Formats: sequence, structure tokens, C-alpha cells
Amino acid sequence: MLTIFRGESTHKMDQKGRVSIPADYRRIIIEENAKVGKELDQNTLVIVFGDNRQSHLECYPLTLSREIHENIKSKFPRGTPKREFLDNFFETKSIAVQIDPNGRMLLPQNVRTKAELGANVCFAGKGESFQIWNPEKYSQRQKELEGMFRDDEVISNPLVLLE
Amino acid sequence: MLTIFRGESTHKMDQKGRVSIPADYRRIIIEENAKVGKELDQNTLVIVFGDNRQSHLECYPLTLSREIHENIKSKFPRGTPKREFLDNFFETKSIAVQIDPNGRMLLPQNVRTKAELGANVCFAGKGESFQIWNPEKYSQRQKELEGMFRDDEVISNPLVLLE
DNA sequence: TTAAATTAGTGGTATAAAATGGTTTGCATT
DNA sequence: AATGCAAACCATTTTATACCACTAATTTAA
Repeated sequence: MLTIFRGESTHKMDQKGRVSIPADYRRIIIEENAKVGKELDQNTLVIVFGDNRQSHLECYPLTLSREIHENIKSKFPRGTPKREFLDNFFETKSIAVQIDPNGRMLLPQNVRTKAELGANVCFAGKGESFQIWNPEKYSQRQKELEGMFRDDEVISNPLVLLE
Repeated sequence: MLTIFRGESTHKMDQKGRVSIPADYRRIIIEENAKVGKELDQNTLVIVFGDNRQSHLECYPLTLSREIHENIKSKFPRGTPKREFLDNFFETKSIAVQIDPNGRMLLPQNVRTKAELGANVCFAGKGESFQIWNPEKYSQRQKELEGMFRDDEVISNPLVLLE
């Protein structure tokens, strides 16, 4: 099975911070988690809200979050600046949340505030992870992305970038 | 399993020095301690307050505190300067505290004074350990961390640091 | 190709757990 | 006996989780 997060969609978030996770994302998360976790962790996903350079949430299954964690531990000794920076970004500025029986997750207040989320949120599949955005911020970001590589060359099809 | 301390939160500390430990941290501590300790030690955590170069508390389950201890013993013979320094930092300047039935711990006066803790304290998950901060000091530190690696290169996503 | 069944998304309420404040008890030390 | 502190106990508020219900869309089966 291709465990690739795809597509974009908009969901409601209620006043308590509950949001439905797109059903196909849920399936991927659970399938990925089965590779690594215990029974208890099957419904877990990790959300990195990061620092002020990012205005969206980055969401991972446990496999990828663990890969990042192991990477940090093995490459940067405790106490070094990069280690502290990365631990802070990926661990302090993150949370683990559960998928509830209805397929929703609960975003805590501080995370909602940080990502400026209101009644509607956008999901965007990014292959091995997916993102959650404030709708306006998401449109802005899309415009930025569309503007990229315009000047380098005339791109009629982005596949040329793969050459 | 997800024995990774994540996230940041603020808790109240009362006049006696009692602080609730975030529930997910408690679960991790107890699970980790089960790997090594006796029944009696299950609710124990180690708090390193260190010397005056650090203004926060570093908190470990018994597994990590033991790992650090073994490391010091095996690498540095008794009587050497490094051994004395490390013993002092990690053992003299530390305490072991218990998690009470309500999920709180009691921070002794000298530790509170050392870390400049008042009515509110910040918790910050750091993967294999977590930290406790005076809120103002914590904000300062966050600013420092966010400023790091800005100049090295344009980092839109800290994941590039893992390359 | 229509009717029934399932799944996805959403809203509300009830329950359990977490955080915290206060009081009391026990045990040392003076 | 009086003091200081830590441990245990109890109560309240807040927050997270579980549970149930409804609608719309999609799939399955007759």
C-alpha cells in the first residue's frame, strides 16, 4: 500500500478544539504506527507546531517522528547547540495526540492559538507528513509556492525540475 | 513506545512548593522506572539543579539518571578533576523526589530558590528529559533558541539541519 | 437503478481524569 | 510541649475523554 498523504480538504473545528482527521489520513497513520508502536500507540500522531517561523502544524505518524528523534540523538551530542535547537523545535514545540473513536483529535488551546486556527482548518497532504493550516494562511502560502521557480526558466510542467 | 517527553505547559506551584507533574510526563516516568527500579522507586524522579550556569531544573526518570551515573563512573577515575566536577554537578547538585498520590511533587526551598521559581512554573519536554523553568527565564531562552541558525542559511524548515 | 447499509463528518451531553487549593495527621527536631 | 516540615487526605474546578445521535455521502446488495 502507498502510505502517502495526498490531497487537500477543509474541516470544521469545534469550540473544544475537536477536528475530524481525513479518513484516508487516519488509515495511513494507523498502518504506519503498526510498524513500530504498541497497541496503545496505534492511534497516536505527533504534531509539531514549531517556532514563529512556521504558522502551520506539521503532523507525523510515529514512524517518522521516531526517525527524526533517532536522527537528532545520533547526530548531535547532548548539550551541543544544534541538539538543543532541534530538541526544542521537534520535541518541546510538539505534542502527541490520540485519534478518538469518532476519528477526531483534540487540539489543545496553546496549539490552536499558535497556528491561528478558528472554525475551519485546512488539511494538506505532503507525502510522508500532512499539514494543518489556517485557511487564509494556506492560500497565502499557495500563492508563494506558485511564484517559485517562475524566473529560473519557463516551466510548463514541474516535472522538468526532476531532471 | 513513546517514551518521549514532549510539549510545553505552565503549572501552578503553591507556597509549600507542590507542583503537579503533567500527566503524560508522569506516565513516562513510571514506565521508564519500571525498567530498572524496585517497587519503591516507581514514583521517583531525579532533579538536577546544577551550578549557576543553569537557571532551570533538569528532570530525569531513574533510567537516564542511572545511565549518566554509570557513564561518569566508567569514564573518569575517582579523584580526577572531571570526575569531581561531574559528581558535583549531577549528584551534589541534584535531588530525588517522589510523585505523590495526586500526581504532584514537592520542590524543597533551596531548589525553588536556585531556579527562581514562583507561583507559576513552565514545563518543557526535551525528549529523554524535561525541564522546569521560571516563566520569564523560559521566554528569554526561547528567544535565544529561535535566533539560532538564522544566519547560517535561510532555514524554512529545521529538518534541513538533519541532512 | 433503487433501497439498504456503511462510512465520514459533525454536534451535544455525560463521565472521567487532571490540576490545584485547603486541611489534617504524623514525625522529627528543638 | 512547641516548631517545622513532609506526607496523607479531602474537595473543587477545569479539562479531556467517552458516549450517543444525526446528517450527508458513498458503497453494497437486491
